[in-house]
Amino acid sequence: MSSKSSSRAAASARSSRKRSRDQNPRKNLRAKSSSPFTDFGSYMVEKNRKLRAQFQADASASSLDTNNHSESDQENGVFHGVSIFVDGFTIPSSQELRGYMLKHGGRFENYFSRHTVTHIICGNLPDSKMRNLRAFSHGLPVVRPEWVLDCLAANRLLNCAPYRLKMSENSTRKQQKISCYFHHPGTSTHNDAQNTINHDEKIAAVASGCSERRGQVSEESPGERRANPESTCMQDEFSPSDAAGSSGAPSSIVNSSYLGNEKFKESVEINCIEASNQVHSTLTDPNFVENYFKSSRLHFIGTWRNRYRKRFSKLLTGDKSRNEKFNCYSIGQKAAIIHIDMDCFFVSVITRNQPDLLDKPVAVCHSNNPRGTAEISSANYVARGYGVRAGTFVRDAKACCPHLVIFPYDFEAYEEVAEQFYSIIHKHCSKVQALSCDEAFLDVTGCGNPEEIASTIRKEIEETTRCTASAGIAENLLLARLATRSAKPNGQRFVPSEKVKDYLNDLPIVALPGIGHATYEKLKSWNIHTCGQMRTIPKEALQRNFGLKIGDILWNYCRGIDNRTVEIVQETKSVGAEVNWGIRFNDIMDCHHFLLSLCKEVSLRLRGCGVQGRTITLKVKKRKKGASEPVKFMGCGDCENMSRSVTVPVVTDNEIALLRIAKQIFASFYVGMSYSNL
DNA sequence: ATCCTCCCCTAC
DNA sequence: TAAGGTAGGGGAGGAT
Repeated sequence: MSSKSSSRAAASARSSRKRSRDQNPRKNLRAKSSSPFTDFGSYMVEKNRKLRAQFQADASASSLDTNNHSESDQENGVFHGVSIFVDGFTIPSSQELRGYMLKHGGRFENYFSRHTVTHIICGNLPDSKMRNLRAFSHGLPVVRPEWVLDCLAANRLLNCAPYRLKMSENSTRKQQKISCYFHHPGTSTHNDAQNTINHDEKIAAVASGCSERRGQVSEESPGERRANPESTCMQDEFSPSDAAGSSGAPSSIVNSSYLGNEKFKESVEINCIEASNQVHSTLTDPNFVENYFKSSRLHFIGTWRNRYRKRFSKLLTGDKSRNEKFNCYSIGQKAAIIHIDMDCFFVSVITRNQPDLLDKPVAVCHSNNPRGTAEISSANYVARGYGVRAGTFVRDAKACCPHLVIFPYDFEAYEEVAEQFYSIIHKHCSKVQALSCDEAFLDVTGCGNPEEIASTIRKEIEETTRCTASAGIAENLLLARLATRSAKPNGQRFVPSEKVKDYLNDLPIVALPGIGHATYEKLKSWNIHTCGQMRTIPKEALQRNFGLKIGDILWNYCRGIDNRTVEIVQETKSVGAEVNWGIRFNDIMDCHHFLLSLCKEVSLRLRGCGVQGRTITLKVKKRKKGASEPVKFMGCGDCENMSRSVTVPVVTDNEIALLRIAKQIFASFYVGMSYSNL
């Protein structure tokens, strides 16, 4: 591959243990009873705990090495009782703001939580981001970073009201802001080891520190004048040469400020042009992987099950016999299965307190830009009426529905509603299989009238969450799920056994679980569109074309036959982390930094699950020869996929071990970047 | 016959 | 601008 295409690789790493030498997949993931986690779900909690512990440790250390700051000073510091969350680019940087909180009794939160944060610090953001902020801030003050500086200058906590961000003020500064967010690889100024790795010794140094997962380190460079020149600032007292050694005393507050330095200003402008199309990629954000996962809806969906396991662990004891135990109702008794699914979950949760939006087209999306390639994640039924679907680019959605109302994600709210959803379900049924945050199978065989049970649960869900759910009731999982499909929105449907054939006859095959894009296209080429038509194909023909198992399943499904049972406990077999957006490499160091971030992530998740792996898989995407820049902003576009796994003799969850293997595999791909000097 | 590895496909 | 993840099932084909 050419060096250009090699600089545009997306990669993922997965540590998996699908099979072992003793042929028992279960033994491959060695459970560690001493693990501080019971499963992955605790990983975010643990991560936050560690970040706080790190912050405390830093705070203690700073009180020791600064003569005029004692521990009691911290308790009585200017920011005592203040807990900030920094959103976006700020001057001073979030790292510096963290330092001030550290020195002066405040707290710094790496992740937003309305329970712990008291002030959101926000330098300047476009209107769309401002709306996002408004939506998630829950009324907390969103203030300019100058407030922090001025409090320090005044040596007391000032009223933040004059510093609160207003929409109009923000708009006028938009141009300046966009052009000033930059990071140039290799121009890093802070001395975090992650960015100075150039030989193995340093990699090891990073590794040992990494188990303590340090907080977010902002490398944002200063690039704009302060919005409020009248505010109490000390700009003229400090020169950029102070930048190196911030000690937290007021005289070093703006240590990395460019203010009053013409030379620095010029260099900023040059870099701005260079980096203007690289914002939010691995090239601009040293904590890209970490930050990316915080915003990814697919990551939220993909990791939800682990959080559920943690939250409802008492009900999912891990006893493998539990599934069988619950499923042994009397022989010959027809099963009663309920499939319950929230209606357009992401939208419903966002609009649950806004009844005036019920008759308006609403969607959830990262961006509101009518020309953008952000993907609609969820659209309500009004919006669907206009042709807006999950996965539609926002520009296409706006084209077919110009008055579409778009809301940003609120993962915290989804978590909250999902918990209410499952609390209600578990109250009414002990045989529950969680499919996702908004969807579950219930086995209510012998528990009474299934339609009444479904109705009761749906009513309670709506009363509690102010979001509606639909339900399907049938004798097996397949038919229950199909019934829900026709019951939506906000309805329920029972499909009695004797009606199954009629019900399925005209049902499009795409509705069947297991028939995705590829299978559908193949069947379509045979002129098969409905389940009725598919019944005419002999089982052998299906098996010949789709494989023994899939062929068998398809043959059964189009007849309404499904032998699966409701499984309460589902075992973890592999753990991995992937990023396929925003990946841009200039050189092997960028690539190395990314691989390290991924290995750290995988290590953390393995530890979170209390498992270790022996087979490590690295997947790399390489831009196809001749492929142009992707249609999707920062997407990976048309890529060649490479995947290779290595099985080592001893199980591991160590990020350095993972990195060593990942590097080895990466080298074997010959993508045009060499690891030989690392 | 049974495994291992490298895929592809799918659901949410 | 924008956040295209996670995990399981299964098949082809080669190794043992």
